[in-house]
Amino acid sequence: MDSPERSQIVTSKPSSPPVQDSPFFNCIINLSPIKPGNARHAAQGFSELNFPSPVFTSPRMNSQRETGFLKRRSKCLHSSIADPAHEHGSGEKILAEDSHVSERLITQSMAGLVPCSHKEFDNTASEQVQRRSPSGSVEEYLADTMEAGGFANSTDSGDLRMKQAHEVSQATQSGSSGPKETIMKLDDDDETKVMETEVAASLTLLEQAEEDLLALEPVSGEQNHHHLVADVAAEPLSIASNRMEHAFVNFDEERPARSGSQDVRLQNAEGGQQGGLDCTPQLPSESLQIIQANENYNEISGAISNGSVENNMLYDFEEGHQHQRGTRRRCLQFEAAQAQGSTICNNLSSWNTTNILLNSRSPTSPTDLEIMDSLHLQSRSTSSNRQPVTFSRPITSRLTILPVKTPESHEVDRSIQNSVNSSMKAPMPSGIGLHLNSIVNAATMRCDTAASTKFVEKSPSLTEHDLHEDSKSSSLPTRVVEKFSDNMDDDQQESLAIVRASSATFQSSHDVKLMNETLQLELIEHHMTPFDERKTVSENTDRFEEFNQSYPKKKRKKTLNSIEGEGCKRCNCKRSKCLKLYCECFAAGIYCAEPCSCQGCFNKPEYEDTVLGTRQQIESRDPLAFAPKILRRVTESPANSGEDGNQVTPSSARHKKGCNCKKSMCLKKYCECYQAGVGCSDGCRCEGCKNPCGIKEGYDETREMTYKKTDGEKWEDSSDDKLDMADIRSDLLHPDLCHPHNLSPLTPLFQSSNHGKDITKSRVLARRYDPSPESERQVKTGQGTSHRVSYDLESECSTAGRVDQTLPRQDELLDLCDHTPLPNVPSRVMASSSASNTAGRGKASRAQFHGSVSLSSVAPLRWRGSPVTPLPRLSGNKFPREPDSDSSRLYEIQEDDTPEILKDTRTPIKAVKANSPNQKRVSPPQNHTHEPRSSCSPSLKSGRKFVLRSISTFPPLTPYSDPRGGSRDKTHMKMFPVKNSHRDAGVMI
DNA sequence: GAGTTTGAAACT
DNA sequence: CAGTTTCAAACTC
Ligand SMILES: [Zn+2]
Ligand SMILES: [Zn+2]
Ligand SMILES: [Zn+2]
Ligand SMILES: [Zn+2]
Ligand SMILES: [Zn+2]
Ligand SMILES: [Zn+2]
Repeated sequence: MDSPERSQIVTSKPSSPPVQDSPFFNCIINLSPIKPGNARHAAQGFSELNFPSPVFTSPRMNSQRETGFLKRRSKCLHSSIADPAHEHGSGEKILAEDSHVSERLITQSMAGLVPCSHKEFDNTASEQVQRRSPSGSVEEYLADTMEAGGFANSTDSGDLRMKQAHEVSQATQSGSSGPKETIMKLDDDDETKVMETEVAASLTLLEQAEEDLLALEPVSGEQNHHHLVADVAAEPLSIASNRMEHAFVNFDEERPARSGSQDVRLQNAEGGQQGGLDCTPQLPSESLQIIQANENYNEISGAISNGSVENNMLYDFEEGHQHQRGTRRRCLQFEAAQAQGSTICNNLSSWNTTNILLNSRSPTSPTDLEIMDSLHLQSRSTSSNRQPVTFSRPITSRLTILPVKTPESHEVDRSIQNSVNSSMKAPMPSGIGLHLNSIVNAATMRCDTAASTKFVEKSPSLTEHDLHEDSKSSSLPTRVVEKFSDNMDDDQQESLAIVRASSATFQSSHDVKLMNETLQLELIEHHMTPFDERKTVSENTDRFEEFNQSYPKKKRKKTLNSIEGEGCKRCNCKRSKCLKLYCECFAAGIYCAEPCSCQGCFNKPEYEDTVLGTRQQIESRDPLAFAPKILRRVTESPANSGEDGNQVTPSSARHKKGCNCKKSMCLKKYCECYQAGVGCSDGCRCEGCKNPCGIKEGYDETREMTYKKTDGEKWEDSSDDKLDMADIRSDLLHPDLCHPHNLSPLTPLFQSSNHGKDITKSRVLARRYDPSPESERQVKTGQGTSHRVSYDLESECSTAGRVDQTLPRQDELLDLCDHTPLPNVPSRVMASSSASNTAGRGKASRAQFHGSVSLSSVAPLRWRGSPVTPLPRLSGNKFPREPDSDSSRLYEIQEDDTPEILKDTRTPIKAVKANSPNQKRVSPPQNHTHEPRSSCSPSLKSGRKFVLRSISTFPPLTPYSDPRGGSRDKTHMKMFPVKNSHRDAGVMI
């Protein structure tokens, strides 16, 4: 397909002539090879980067790229962007479309971070160039960033960061706004891969590493996401891999950071610069997503890091190779899994940092996975065997640290993380993700899986403005995401990796200078985390299966595909525009992606502003709205200091609001409790409860008693490790019963998705927006670190895993967790945010949260953070915590804040609800219903820029007026209308 | 895949 | 807060 293109690409880079024009070109140049100027960063990075450069091609996209490079599917994206086509073709289309689509470059290796995405890629080359140009050379860009970084540094909080980022971005680039995506295609012969990367960088990072970070920095400002997609041919891949390796090496050895950072910068720069484009790096976070197609196709999207990519690639090769080509693919994960390889996921954090996650699968051990918390940055790389891979690039500092070099590294990471807990560790095959976990053990896997699966998104950043604007006019494609899997055809996969830049902070650790940072980091992480990744259960399962099998790549593919179809899917919203809690994606704090079948969706990066604004509104109404659904009680032993200390009892998990089942007797998934894999608790108002996981009455209490007895109990999110624990326990207790998933072998999801057949997989990506950093921070800060660790794990897990079918929310994550042990990250993120808001007040927030931090990293993009919020949080009044508990117990919130409330099991949900003043329904932007953006991307672009400036991601929440104003309904679509009645009528019984 | 059931979310 | 409507998932066929 692309071959021609490829060539072009190559040429382009090198030869700039033609290229120059295109931004893309520029980017490439920057990236790779380096420009003379900046070389330093670049230099190293480049080498690594190089890979990309070649890879990237320029923009080719224009032309036909269609062919398929990408397969990405991003339906959503497409839709927004171009459209329609989502699936493979679509991907291409996207690219093709000039304007709209953004290209993402992957730096993958580099920084992983990297991020450059251009929103539009159309211009591809030109754009790139432009981007840079604006600023001038990369160097300039960098410089800017640096500055920015400085800003960022200062800020701790996300908001600040955000703002700064924005400023920076603005300043530097004016254009940055949107995320840009670049797609590169390497393609090879047969198959191509695409990788997309999204990176979000957060300012924070900058601070830390400054130097190192600087590079990263993406910052934030706007969040741009950069997605890169590359199709890589086999060769390229290999190359890439090499680079990657080097990179790592470097990192480890010397300056990892730089390399990473440099790369990042480059990317950013590229992205950012362009004025027109949006390249700007976003600061906030960049996430990369990678998707691989897998075998056949390999597509990769990656955002991620190079490393991951490389890893993947490597693995692929080794393994099956199926396609040798590399594979590329998938990023992360999973696929790798197949291979054994490891997958890595990186997330860049948007916000601040980027985190990278890697999942590597190594054949042997899976393990890997670890995810780093953003906090620490650590990413975890796992290494797979083969390679060292890892990536971590992401963040500079982090990288260094993380670098996982080898497998061992994992360990290290862990340690770092720390604490995390063992749970995290679970090596598992990462790829698999939740499913595996679930299947296998939950315990082990969790994290890994999670990571692999998901994708990441970034979040951050777009400002609302952008969103609005964009939405109106067009959509940006930016994000993409989708990519993933698209796969389409074949399969697979999609995995995502997300990296967060998270902050480098940690990494930089040294920087540490400031404790604050840490805190920040945490926050950041949370934010960062945003990316959530999610996989669908099915995917996991599939993978899981696959793994077991060995490489069934082919099978996989098919399955995947099939799965994706179903499995992947996430929401199917028709009228809510995905801006209400009705939408699972939105509720989970992630952006809609390919797997979604939603109509008129605004839950996309392009509409970030809208999304965040809406989220805030909802949050204002109900602070717990985005909190994790499940709370787990954890007991901590005082002695234990941290992490370990907490133990969760199995049953301790409870749904934050409880269910209100009447007819299902809590025996079906209609029951939220059951769906989440938890027994009904006091908060449930169910009638005739027969929840296999635990009946309302006794169940809870009993357990509680127990718990209480224990030293400290906390409620944590399910996401947390604990949850996992809990899950596990539950499993033990009620093995089958409890988890719905379990019930069906595949789990419902699986089943559902395929019903058996294939499963799916898909991972979906989820991007989260993250929530507002602030909240997160708060939360995190409150608590301790130790928890975090676990969270991370969880988060990762959760994210990945969870998915049941769709996205589980955080809560749901639990389910997954249950099965698997993983926690979900995402939720956490969300939670945190929320927590911050509401909870904050409560005591709960304090402690609980730290956990969240970690998780977040993993997560894909979330938007969650609501800008809004500020956290003022809440106070918590509402929730009652138990008096006792406070002191002794901690409740953790799973993701959000909720925790506290939840903690009390008793306290019913009611408490939860907050008050929200506003009651009105939130009106989403409406748009036009469908298509919001679809076509138009261009406008958006321009618009965006604007937006960016004006608003920061987080905006103030405030108001949020809807841009759109509301009418929600606009659409005629009413078709349903009828519905209502029936329910009642019929209903019931 | 269409249609029904269900209970949460949204709204009044 | 209660009651109603709206919504999309879960489930059924
Ligand atoms: Zn939706
Ligand atoms: Zn969706
Ligand atoms: Zn949607
Ligand atoms: Zn129930
Ligand atoms: Zn219940
Ligand atoms: Zn019940």
